[in-house]
This record gives sequence, C-alpha cells and structure tokens, in this order.
Amino acid sequence: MAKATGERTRSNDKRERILQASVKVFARKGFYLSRVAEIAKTAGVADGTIYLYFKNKDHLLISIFEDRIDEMCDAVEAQVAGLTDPAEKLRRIIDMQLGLVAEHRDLAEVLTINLRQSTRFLKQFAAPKFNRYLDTIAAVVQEGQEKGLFRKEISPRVFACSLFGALDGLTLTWVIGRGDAGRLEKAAAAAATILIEGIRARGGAR
Amino acid sequence: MAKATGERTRSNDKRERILQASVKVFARKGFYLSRVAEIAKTAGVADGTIYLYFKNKDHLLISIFEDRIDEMCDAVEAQVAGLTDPAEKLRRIIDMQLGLVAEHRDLAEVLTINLRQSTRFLKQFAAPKFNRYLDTIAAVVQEGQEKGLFRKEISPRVFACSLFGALDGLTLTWVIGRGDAGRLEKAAAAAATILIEGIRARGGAR
Amino acid sequence: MAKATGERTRSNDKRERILQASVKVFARKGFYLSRVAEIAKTAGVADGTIYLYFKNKDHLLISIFEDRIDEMCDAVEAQVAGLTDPAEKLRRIIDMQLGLVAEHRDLAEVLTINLRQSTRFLKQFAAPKFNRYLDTIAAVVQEGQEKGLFRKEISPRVFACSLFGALDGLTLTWVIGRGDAGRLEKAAAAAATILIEGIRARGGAR
Amino acid sequence: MAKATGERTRSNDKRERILQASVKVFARKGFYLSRVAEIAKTAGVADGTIYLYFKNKDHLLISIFEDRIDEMCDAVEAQVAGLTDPAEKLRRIIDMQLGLVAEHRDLAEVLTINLRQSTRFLKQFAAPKFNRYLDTIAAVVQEGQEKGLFRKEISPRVFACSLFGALDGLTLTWVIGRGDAGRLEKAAAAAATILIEGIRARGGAR
DNA sequence: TATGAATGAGTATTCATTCAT
DNA sequence: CATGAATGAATACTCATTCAT
Repeated sequence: MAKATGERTRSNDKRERILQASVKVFARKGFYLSRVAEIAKTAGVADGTIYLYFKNKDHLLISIFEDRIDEMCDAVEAQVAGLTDPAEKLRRIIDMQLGLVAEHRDLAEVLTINLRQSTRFLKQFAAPKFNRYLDTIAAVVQEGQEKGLFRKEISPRVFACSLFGALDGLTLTWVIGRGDAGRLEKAAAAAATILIEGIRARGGAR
Repeated sequence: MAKATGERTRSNDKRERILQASVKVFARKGFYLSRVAEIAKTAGVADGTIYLYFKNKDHLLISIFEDRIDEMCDAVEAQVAGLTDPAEKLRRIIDMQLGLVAEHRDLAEVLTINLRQSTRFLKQFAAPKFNRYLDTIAAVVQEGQEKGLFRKEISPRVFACSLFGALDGLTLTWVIGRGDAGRLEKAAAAAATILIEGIRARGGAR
Repeated sequence: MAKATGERTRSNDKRERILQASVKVFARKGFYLSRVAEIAKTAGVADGTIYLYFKNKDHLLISIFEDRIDEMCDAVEAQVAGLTDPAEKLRRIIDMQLGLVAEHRDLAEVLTINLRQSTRFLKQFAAPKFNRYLDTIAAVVQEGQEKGLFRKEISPRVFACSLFGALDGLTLTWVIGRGDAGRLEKAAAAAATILIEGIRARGGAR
Repeated sequence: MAKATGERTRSNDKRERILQASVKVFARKGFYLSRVAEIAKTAGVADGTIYLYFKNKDHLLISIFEDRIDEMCDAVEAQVAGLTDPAEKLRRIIDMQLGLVAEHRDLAEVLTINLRQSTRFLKQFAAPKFNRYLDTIAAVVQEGQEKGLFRKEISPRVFACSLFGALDGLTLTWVIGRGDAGRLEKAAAAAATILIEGIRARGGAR
C-alpha cells in the first residue's frame, strides 16, 4: 500500500521499522511497561534516533493508531464504493475489521487494549480519527435507511458505535483467549448476521 | 465509634474509602498517571495505610474491577431471575449495564478505559470475573434458543461478547464525548432493539 | 548470672526476651535488614512493646553489646583474680572469649560483624565499654612486665588490641566459614601460644 | 579530552571518581546512612550515572573492597617476592597493611568498619578476595616452617587470621580514637615483634 | 542523520515509631 | 503495661529525553 512511486525514502523505512517495533513491544508489555530502549533495540536503531522521527513515546502509540486507522478507512471506503447493497457493505466492513485483527494480532492488541490509556489520551488523539471510521459506517447505515432497507428509528451513529463495539468485544475476548483465527472468522459471520438482521427493515422487502 | 450502620467495621470503611478514591483519581488521570499519594490524600488516609489494605497499586485497579463486577453480576442475576421472557431479560441486562455507567461515570471510565492496561493484566486478573458476566448473558441466549425464540445458529458466547462489546462501545463514545445521561438512555433502547431483533427467530412468531 | 535474688521482675524477662530475639534476628539478617516487627514477633510481643523497654532500634544493638560485654568483663575479672601467673591469665582470657563465641554463635556474629555499623556508632556507644575490656587485658600485661615475665618494650595497650583483634579475626573467619566448634578450640590454643610466646621475656627465665 | 595520562579512558575516570566518592561518604556516614545522591554529588555526576557503572549501592561497597584488596595483594606479593627471610616478609606485610591504613584513613574505615554489614554480605562477596590475602600470609608462614625458622605446631592459616586480626584490631582502635599516624607506626613495630617472636622457633637459632 | 552516554526528575513502597484504646 | 493500626518521612532506582560528537 502506498509505495506507488519511489517516494519511500530511507528515512521512511526507518520510521516504519520503529513503528513496527513499537507494535511488537507494546503488544508484549503494554504501553507503560514498554521501554523506549527496547523499542530502539527491536527496531535496530539507537535510542536517540527514535526522537528524530517521533516527538515522544506517546506519539509512537498515537502514530500507530493514526497510520493504521487511516489505512483501514481508506481500504474500507475503497471496498465499499464497489458495492451497492448496504447490507453487503456492512458485511464487508465487518470482514475487513476482523480480518485485520486476525492477520495482525500484535496490532490488534495494541489498538484494542493498549490504546486505552486514559480518557484524556483518547479524547485528545484518538477521537478525531476514530470518528472518521464511525462516520464511514454511519453513512452506510443512512444509505440503507434511505433505501428503505434499514429501520429508520435506529440512529446511524448508535449503530456504528454498537457495531464497532461488538467487533471490539469479540477482538478483546479473542486476544485474551487462545485466539485461533478460525474462531474469529466464525464470530465475524455471526456478528454480521446479528447486526444486519438487527437493523434490517421488516415487512415486504425481505 | 462510627459503626453507624452497625455492619461495616472501621476497616471496611477505610478499604471502601480508598477504593472510591482510586476510582475518582484513576478516572481523572488514568492508571499510570495516578499517584498513590493523591489517592491517599483523596481518601483521607496516610500513604502507608493503603498498603495495609491492598498489596500494591495494581491491586487497587484489580479490586475495583473485582468488587464492582461481582456486585453487577449479583444484581443482574437477581433481576433476571424475576423475568420469564428471554428478550426481556436481555433488555434488562442492557438497561442495567448502561444504567450503572450513567450513574457512576467515574467507575464507567475506569472499567471501560483504565482497566485495559495490558493483555497480561487482563488475562491474569480480569478474565475470570469477566467470564462470569459473559456466561450470565450467554445463559439467557441459550434459554431463548431452547424456547425457540432466538435463532440457534448464533453462538451464545459470540452473542454475549457482541452485546457486551456493543454496550462498551457506546460507553466509550459516551465517556469520550460530552456524555449527558439522556443520550445514553436512548442509545440503550436502540442497542437493545438491534441486538434483540438481531437474534430473534423469524417466521410465524413475529 | 545475676539472678541472685528474686530480683527479675516480669518486665525484665520481657526485656531479656526482646534482647535475645534481637540477637537471633540481627545474626540472621544484619542490623539494617532486620525489622523491628520481626524481632517483636520472634520475642512474642507487640511491636510497640519494644519501645517500652528500649529507646529505639539502635539501642537494641547497643544494649546487646553493653549487657554482654559487662557480663564478659565481670566473668573475666573474676576468673583472672583466682590466678597468679600472668601468662596463665592471658590463656584464660583467650579461652573465655573464644569459648563465648563457640557457645553463642549468634551473639558472636552480632558482636563481631553487626556491631560495626559506622564509626560514629562505635565511637559513641561501643568505645567506653570496649575500653574496659582492653584495660583488663592490659592490666595483666603490665603485671607480667612488672614481674619480669613479659618484655617491657611492648605497650600493654597495643598488646591488648592485638590480642583482641587476633581473636576477633579468628572469630570472623570461623563465623564466615563452616564454623565447627572444635576448630575454634584448636585455634584458641594456637593463638594463645603465639601471643604469649610473642610477649614472653627471653633469657634465663624460660 | 582529558586523557592526560593517555591510559585512562573517560569511563574509567568516572568509575574511579564514583568509587572515591563512595569511600569518602561511607567513611563519614556508614554504609546504610550514606545516600546515593550524596555520593553522586561528591563524585560530580548525576545520580543515574552511578548505575551505568555499578549495579546498585551494594556493589559500590563490594567494588571498593575488591579493587583495593586486589591492589593490596598485588603489592604485597611483589614486595614479598624480593625478600628471602620469612620473618622479614611478615614484617613487610605488617608495615604495608598498616601503612595503607595510615595513608588512607577513609579507606581504612570503610574496610575495617563498614564492610561488615552482614554475615551474608561477607560470605557472598568478601570471602573469596579476603582468602587470597590470608593465603599470601599463610604461604610465608609455611615457608618459615619449612626452613625451620617458625614453629611447626602453629597452623599457618590460624596464624594468618591472627595476624590479620591483630592488625585489624589496631586499626579499629586507631580509627575510633584520635588516630595520629605516628601512633600507628609504633603499634606496627610492636605487633610485628609480638607475632614474629610468637611464631619463631626457639632453640639454637636465636 | 545517527549515536548512546549522561542526565535528573519523579514515585511506589517500606518500616521505625507513635498513641488511642 | 500492652497492643497493633496508622502514620508519613525518606530514598534507591528507573527511564524518557537530550545533545555533544
């Protein structure tokens, strides 16, 4: 993704390595118990080098979140644009979110667990980007409502939060538990059914 | 002295005061940025006194979780026992969980946000008590399935995780956002509809 | 020793129990790593009780030293008074000091090792009592010199320090090492020979 | 910068400065009452810097002992190698040990007083190096015995402990007392006479 | 750009001592 | 006399961050 041109400089490689090292270390130890020195070592750079690319330790976590959620939003929007059925769109979003989790377990841990350090932190850094994701989902819901496929009494925003939350809850128990990928795939299907049936308009149009 | 209610010993009062102070401080600063000295001051005890009642700072967080979730489980089980309709049971659980959140915002923040410090932490301390809560929900789902009211292809455990997660997601955005209680109440109703309709068996029984 | 009359009150028993507990705990952990609470528990009294008998933790160590060295001086002076030959007196002192060590290993550890916490401590508390012991030895040396049995060019004080030090050195290695009593007895005999021969006047009187 | 002698690296300078500061502070306050912060200030480094060179506070004391006793052993062995008469060798060892004490009073205090913190400490850290010193002395004694100059019934090891102890006893009273160097020099001569005469074989060879 | 030695602010925890009972 | 719950001062050590090279 995004290496379209030769735009990755040597620096960007280093930035990326640091970020990936952060994910690995944060996932293993948690944010506060992770040491910048260990991240540096894992990334194969000197401690000080990290500060050439990131303002401070907090911004490692923030950058992980911002980079990845932007990628996720881009990908979701691209995929959804190719579909017409809102229900299908929701199903695709669910698959993509849980697919990301299943493929990048460390990242999943960081985003589901470590990101929640404090309310202040979430408000200040995560909220804006997070809202973009929720808005993407809400837009699909609204489209479905306008097409008469989804019930209109459900607030698109509330549905988006519930959907995101349900998937996050499944991710949480998956990450805490043994966590084989197959189980998560089945859970994705079930969650999709619950949520889509939960909002589907009843009546003639079945 | 001070056994007003006749039941609480002096010790239990002190323990409780420390725990309430912890909730307040953790909610304001987050776990790692909270200072034991500030908790002590808020509780009106000496720093050292905290260590007469709790092993260390970690166990303040752990104890908050364990004490409150036990209370919540007890209350939920008591309420649910008085109802017969599984759908009604689910609705009551949803109301209770979001009701707790709305009434005890600080506690909600701590449980929704601060509790997630690290995977290790969650696995080691939160998982067992958390499972009790999920099991309570799953039992209701299974009951509904056996009565033919809920669709059988949905795993009760997956539904429980999704329900918990959806509510947690709503709580998260409520806590991060402005957070007026009315909004949460409406969200509770919508979430109940989504999830209950999402699992309700289709067919004759509409 | 010194229970001549019924003079031991219940209190003195408790004081003595605390002191013996201190010896045991100090010997095991060293002075600074010993906890007043552990001494109290070992003595079978409450923490606060210790402060009814001793000013503070320092004075536990001081009191051990002062009590025991007084007893030792009394005993040495009594024994020595019954002998006429100064060489024999020295031999008896050596036997008594190392005998005490062999019989009360914990006490030996405390006096040989733990007593040396700081120069200030030694100067302030140990010096006076310690000097009484050195003076007793020096008096024997002077007596021997006056009788023409010991060489006059050796300062009695220097000899006393050397004798005490030699025995303390043997005690130290005995305490650090395996420490079977037999070895110490042999060492006592050898040390006696070295030191007595070392000061004995040469010439006709062999 | 600052490689004046051309041999010491910057690091070694810093390590050495910290060690010298430790000696000064330990001598003044005793080990447990010495503050790491004061050692750092005395050494002219930041608190944390100490931990780049030493594992912890304990290892400051350990390192002082190990470094200095190694130097002492090296020096003693070198000096003794140039002499043939065992009695002369012993005299030289005594002079060197008390000479070190007289010239480095702070170090003497630390080694004689502060090093004895607990039996465990001595067993674990001091014993091995200390034994090297005792062995050096014992070897001289054995040599004297083989040459028929020293009495064979005295165990070389016991003699070594006694000699070390006698000198340590003299050092102790010197350090506690006023401690002018002249007094120690005289004591050294007297102690040498006592101990050497104490082991010298009697008979024709006077 | 990159390094990593040096910094020093910051804090959980301990434990000798007190004092209300 | 005796207790032991409560106190709170005191400190070794860590680790994010800097900056001279």
